[in-house]
Amino acid sequence: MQTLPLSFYLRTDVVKIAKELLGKILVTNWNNEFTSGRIVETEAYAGESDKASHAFKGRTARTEVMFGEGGTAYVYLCYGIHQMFNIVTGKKGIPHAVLIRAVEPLAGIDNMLKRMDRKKLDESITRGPGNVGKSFGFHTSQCGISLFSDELYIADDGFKIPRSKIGASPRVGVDYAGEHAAWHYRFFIKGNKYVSGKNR
DNA sequence: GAGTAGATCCTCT
DNA sequence: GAGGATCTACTCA
Repeated sequence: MQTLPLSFYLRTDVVKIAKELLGKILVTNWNNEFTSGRIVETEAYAGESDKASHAFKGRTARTEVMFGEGGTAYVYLCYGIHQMFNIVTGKKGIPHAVLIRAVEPLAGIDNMLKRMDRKKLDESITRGPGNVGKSFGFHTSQCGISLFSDELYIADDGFKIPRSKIGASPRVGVDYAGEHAAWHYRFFIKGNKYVSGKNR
């Protein structure tokens, strides 16, 4: 198991990064409450050229983190309820990001259940970006922190996904983005029960 | 099983 | 002051 190097995040091809993040392991360890899971669904947001991205409207206090160097976390509150976790990629000044939409729980499931106020494990616990954010304990106050700390990192355990198992589809919930909503920027592992939506 | 409404709060206009 | 990168529960069939 190896933490992904900074060079992984600094590449400019955010779509490729989103695809390669499938199968990697997301680890959080806030206050020694360890949780980890395998990433099974992602979405690419190509910064300034992408209407669906927050950064498209321009640089604001909220999106400032996305304009920074890759390898940091962008956490955003949606609909007043859901904390969404994004990985900032690209070089400084390029506001590319990858949204983690679903993971498969590996360790620290007790902590996830506690955060979700659930009693037993089922596939809904980390399915969908809002649930990932909650079960992994993300909060908007963690916006901008590094992915190379003891509290938060992405690791590679050598798990490989055959190309035939990777699916692509239009992104979810971004109909307002016009023709950009049709771009196939969502990637997922086919057949994995933790992937959100119907076309698994 | 499918479709719809309500929750809920931070950010930008 | 409006709306959003969503989820859940409830209704109806």
